[in-house]
Amino acid sequence: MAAMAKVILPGGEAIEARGVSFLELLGPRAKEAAGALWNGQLLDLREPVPPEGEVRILGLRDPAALEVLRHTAAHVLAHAVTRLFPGTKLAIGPAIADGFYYDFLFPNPISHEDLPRIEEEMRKIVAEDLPLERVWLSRSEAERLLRERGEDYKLELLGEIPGEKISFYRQGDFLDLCRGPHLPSTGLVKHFKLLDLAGAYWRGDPNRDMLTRIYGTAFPTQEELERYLRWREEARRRDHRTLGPQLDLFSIQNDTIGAGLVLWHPKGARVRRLIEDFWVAEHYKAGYQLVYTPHIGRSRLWQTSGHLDFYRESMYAPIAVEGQEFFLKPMNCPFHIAIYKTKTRSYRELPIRYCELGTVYRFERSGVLHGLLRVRGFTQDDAHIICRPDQVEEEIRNVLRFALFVLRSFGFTEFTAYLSTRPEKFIGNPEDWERATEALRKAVEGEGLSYEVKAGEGAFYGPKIDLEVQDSLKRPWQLTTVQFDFNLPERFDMTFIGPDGREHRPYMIHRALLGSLERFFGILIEHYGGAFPVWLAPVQAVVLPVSEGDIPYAEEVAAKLLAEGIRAEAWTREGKTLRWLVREAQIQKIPYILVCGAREAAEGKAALRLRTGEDLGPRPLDEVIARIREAASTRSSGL
RNA sequence: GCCAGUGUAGCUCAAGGGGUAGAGCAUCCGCCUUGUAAGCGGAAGGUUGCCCGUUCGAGUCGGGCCACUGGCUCCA
Repeated sequence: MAAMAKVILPGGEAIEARGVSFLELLGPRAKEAAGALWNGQLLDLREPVPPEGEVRILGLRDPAALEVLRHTAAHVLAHAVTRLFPGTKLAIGPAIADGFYYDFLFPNPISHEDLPRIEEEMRKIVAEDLPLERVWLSRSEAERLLRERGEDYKLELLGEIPGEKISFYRQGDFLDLCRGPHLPSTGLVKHFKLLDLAGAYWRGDPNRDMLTRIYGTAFPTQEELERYLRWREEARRRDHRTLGPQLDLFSIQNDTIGAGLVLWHPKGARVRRLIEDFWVAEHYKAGYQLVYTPHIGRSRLWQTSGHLDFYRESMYAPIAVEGQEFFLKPMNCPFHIAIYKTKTRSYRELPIRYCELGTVYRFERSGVLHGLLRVRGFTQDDAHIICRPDQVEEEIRNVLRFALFVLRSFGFTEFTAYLSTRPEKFIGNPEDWERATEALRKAVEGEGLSYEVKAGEGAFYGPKIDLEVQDSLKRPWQLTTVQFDFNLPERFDMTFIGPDGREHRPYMIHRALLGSLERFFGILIEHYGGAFPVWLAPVQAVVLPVSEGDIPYAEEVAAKLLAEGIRAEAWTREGKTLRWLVREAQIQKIPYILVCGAREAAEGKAALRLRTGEDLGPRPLDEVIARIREAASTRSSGL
């Protein structure tokens, strides 16, 4: 009895099959199917059912089918483009996390205004419900075909495909070199949208052609597509570059100050100060010592550190003074090392943990600057831990725990860790790498974090752990980095005297928890949508008089709150109605609005309205004060 | 740095295919005395990102810079 494969349909029904293709097996049910999963491999439905084993048919709504759907959507896009813009050369068109894209070389530039036309043409192709056929060509046929059509990029790809039988997919008059899999027909790509247009280098290489990339997304249902578009809209609404000026937090003035240089306005500075105070207090508690170091240093320092050899293109030009050259610091490490080296260190002193909110300057190409998230001058929440080899494991564990505590305090609850291991080119000895990598791995596992190993992705000077958080919109941000350095201790000849009376080389660990204050602030603004939790809100409470006669009482209430350590303001501007003031306070996302009129004044109360819009009515002042202090001291996200 | 797009008042945006810039909000001045998301009227505010050029005439057309947006590349 020959072996049979067990084919499980989306509904759970199982069929034994042998010697047929999936399409034949499924018949009309193929209209609801996107592909087949066999031993973790995605199979095309046109292929024969494998001889044995278990195969799961993916329904259109199956998350694993999304990739197939989007890949087919990319083909529909390419098809539409070839119809509308003859002479366009095709490059590649894969599915990506949020959708798909296709790279083209257009004979003439196109712009955003062309997207609706292309989308319209795509809808026609979907309405035509063209079946996608898989076509196998011999290598020479494939080459001739692509050459005839002038598909230079595809020819290059062909050269890298092994084997003699080359897979193409055909839908109507459109034929594309492609490994698949694809949906059975274009009619199944119903819910899609083109989103963006951007330049992209062929094969990501800046020395090669600049292609035009069209981004789009596709979903199995209209609801999911709409949900995704709403999510994009929400992200746009929370953009820190919009909220920053609107809430008067910061500005970046390229024509007066310079690109990538941030001005922290009073309210933004207030938030930053709160972050810094928390950060410093917790670092002292955790056994760190705060240091301050200058913004510039002599060129010999950067010579020793190796920055002038390896990092110079990211550094600002030298400043010449009295025949010496100084450089703006791109990193704090050399200064911390210099503090370490001011005396002979004993093994008994270690670990030494220097921390600093150190402002550094890096020359970033203008094209990569982005609001607060990518700037040229920024303050790292930096620390360097110098320890003995036998202390490495505990130090790493403590750093990781500390990082998680700090990030959780800012309302982040989802974390992913990335462990980057030794690359091909590295310095130091493999035993040290091994020990360091294992310490990192144990620490992550000990904290129960899910992690991914990025083999060979470590810097040449040491392995590292990065922590990624997810914000309230489920977007990932890499914040914490914990990085071993086997390079700088050598270069600076850092030593400590061991119990044996001899010099030993310490381990050094770089570490930043928030990354930079500028970037972190930008992320926080988006995470909270500008509505900071009470402990971080620049203004925690605003007191609004009902009419001019209530101003004295409003000022008295605000003064009382201030005396209780609450960041409060009385808005007593003439000529503004209560309605106007309430609206303004809501827009400013101030957590507590205290309305004070004659009724409240008579009873020593304030009418409490929350940022959420909830009106709690008149409350005794003491109750309001207790409530605000409680929310602030617990760093709660609630009001 | 590269591709595409954008740059008009403090902010958000208008000005058919070239004919000496307009609105709302904010600001200032009045009036209104206000009870939970914009009360009314008036005034002031611009070398249209910068520099060249075409033209009798440029916000508008051409070139070059600068900056921003979306990406790509980069981020030891």
